[in-house]
Amino acid sequence: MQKAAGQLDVKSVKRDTLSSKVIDQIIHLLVSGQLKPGDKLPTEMDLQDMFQVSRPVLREAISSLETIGVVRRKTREGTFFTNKIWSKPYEIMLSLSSGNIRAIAETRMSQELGLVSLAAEKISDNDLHQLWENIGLMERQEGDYREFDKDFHRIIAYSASNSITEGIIDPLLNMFDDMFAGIPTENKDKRFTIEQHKQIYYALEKRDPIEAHLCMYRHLDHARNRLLESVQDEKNRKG
Amino acid sequence: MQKAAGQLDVKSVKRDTLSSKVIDQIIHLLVSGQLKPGDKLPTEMDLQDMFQVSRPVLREAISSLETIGVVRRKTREGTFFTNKIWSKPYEIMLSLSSGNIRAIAETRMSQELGLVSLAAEKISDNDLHQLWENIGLMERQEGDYREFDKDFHRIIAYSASNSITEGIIDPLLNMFDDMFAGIPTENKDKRFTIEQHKQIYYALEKRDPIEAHLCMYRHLDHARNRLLESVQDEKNRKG
DNA sequence: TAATTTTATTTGTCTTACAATTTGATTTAT
DNA sequence: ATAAATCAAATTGTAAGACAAATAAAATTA
Repeated sequence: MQKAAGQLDVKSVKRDTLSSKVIDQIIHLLVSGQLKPGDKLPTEMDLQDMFQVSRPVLREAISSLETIGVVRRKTREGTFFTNKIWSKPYEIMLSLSSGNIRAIAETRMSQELGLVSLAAEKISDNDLHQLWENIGLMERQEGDYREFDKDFHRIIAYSASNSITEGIIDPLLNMFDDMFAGIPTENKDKRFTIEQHKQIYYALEKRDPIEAHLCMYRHLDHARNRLLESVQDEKNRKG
Repeated sequence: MQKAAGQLDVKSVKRDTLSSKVIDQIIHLLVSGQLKPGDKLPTEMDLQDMFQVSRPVLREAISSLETIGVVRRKTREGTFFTNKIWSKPYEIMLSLSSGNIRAIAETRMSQELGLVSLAAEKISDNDLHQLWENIGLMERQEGDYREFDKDFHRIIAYSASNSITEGIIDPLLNMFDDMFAGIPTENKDKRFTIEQHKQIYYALEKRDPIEAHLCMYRHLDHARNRLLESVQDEKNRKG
C-alpha cells in the first residue's frame, strides 16, 4: 500500500498510557452498542473499578473525552455521552492554524463545499425561508453586514444536519472573519456578496447539489481572493 | 441573529472547570503567537506555576489537548505543539455515529466532496501519478479490491494538504468499509467503480474543481446507495 | 400541598509520593 | 581519541488519600 501521511509520521502513533487505554475502552462502550449517544455512563467510582486504574488516570480520560466533545459532565448528575460534537473541540483544533490565513481559508472552503452539497439534498423549507429572510436583512443593513453574512453560511451548514462535523462552522467563520478585522468593506462588495448569496439560495431551492457547489465555490473563491489580496495590500502598506 | 444549533443547546456551553481554563490559556499561547506549531511547551512544573493549579488539574488539561491532537508528549523529552491533527481524535468523534449508517455515509460525502474540490486546486504531479498507478493496481487485483479503493480516496484527501481536517479520512473510510463487511461485492461493481475513479482522475488531471466535485458526487452517491440497499437487503433477509 | 432544610451523590481540586522512560553526562575500556 | 557501558537527571506517568463544591433527592416543617 502506498505511504499515507498518517502512517508515515511515527510521532502520531497513539502512545500507550493508561489514560489512553481507558479512552479506548469507554469508546468501545459506544462502538459495541452497549451504550449509545445520550446515555449516562457509570460513575467515576464504578469506572475506576471496571478499568482498575487510579482516579486521576480515569479523570484524565474522561476530561479528554469531554474536551473532544464525546461526553459531558455535570457535578452531582453524572457523565453522559453527547449526541453531537459542539464547536469548542474544533476551535481548539483550529488554533493550530492561528495566523495561517491560507490554511484557514482552505479549511473553510473544504468544509463549506462539502456541507453545501449535503445541504442541497437535505435542506428544509424552514431553512430555505430563513436563508431568504437573511438575504433581505443583509440588503437592508446599513452598517456592518458581516454578522448577517456569517449567519447565511451558518444556516446552510447546520441545515446539512451532520452531528459530527457541523460544529466546525462557527469557529471557522469566526476565524475567517477575524482576519478581515481592520480591513474596510466596500459597498460594491456587499452588493456582489448578496448576488452570490442569491445564486446559492436558488441552487439550494432547486435542491441541486452540483449547482449549489458551483455557486458556493465561486463565492468562497472570491472571498478567499479578497482576503489574500487585502492582507497583501496591508503588508504592502506596512512594508 | 437567528438561532443556531450551537447556541441553542445550553448543555454545549463549556463548563468552567479549572482544567478547561488551563486549556484556554495553553491555546492562547498559540493564538497570540507566543508559541507556534512544533514548539515545545514549558514543563509541567513550570505550567503549574504559571497557571497556579495543582498537577492533576494541569495534567487533565494537557491530556485533553493530547487526545484532541494539538499537543504530543514524550516521557523525559517534554510536551510539544503538533503540526497537524492526526486521525485518532476524529475516530473518537466519529464513534458517536457508530452503527449510524446514514450519518457515516453523509459525513463521508461531505468531507470527501470538500476535500476533492481543494485537491483539484492543489494536487501534485506525484499524487496524480500515484492515483493512476492505484487504478492500474485495482484493475489487476483478482480478489478483494477494497483496500485499493480506500487508497484511491486517501491519496486524494491527503493531496489537499489540509493539516486540520485531513485526519478525518482514515477513520471515515474504515467505518464506511466496515459496514460492507459480510456483504459480497460483484465484479460489475468493481468495473463500475474503476470507471468512476478514472473520471475523477481525469477531472483532477484537468485541475477542475467543479468537474472533480461532480464526478466524486456521482461516485459517492452511488456508493451510498449501494450501501443503503445492501443493508436493506440484509434486513429483509433476516426479517 | 408548598416551602424550607437536610442529606447524599457525584464530580472537582489538591497534596504528597513514588515509578517509568529516556536523554545526556560521566566513567571505563580499547 | 573513540566507543561502550554505566550513572544521573529531567520530565512525564501513576497512585492514594483527603477534602470541597455543586446540586439532586429526600425529609421536615409550615
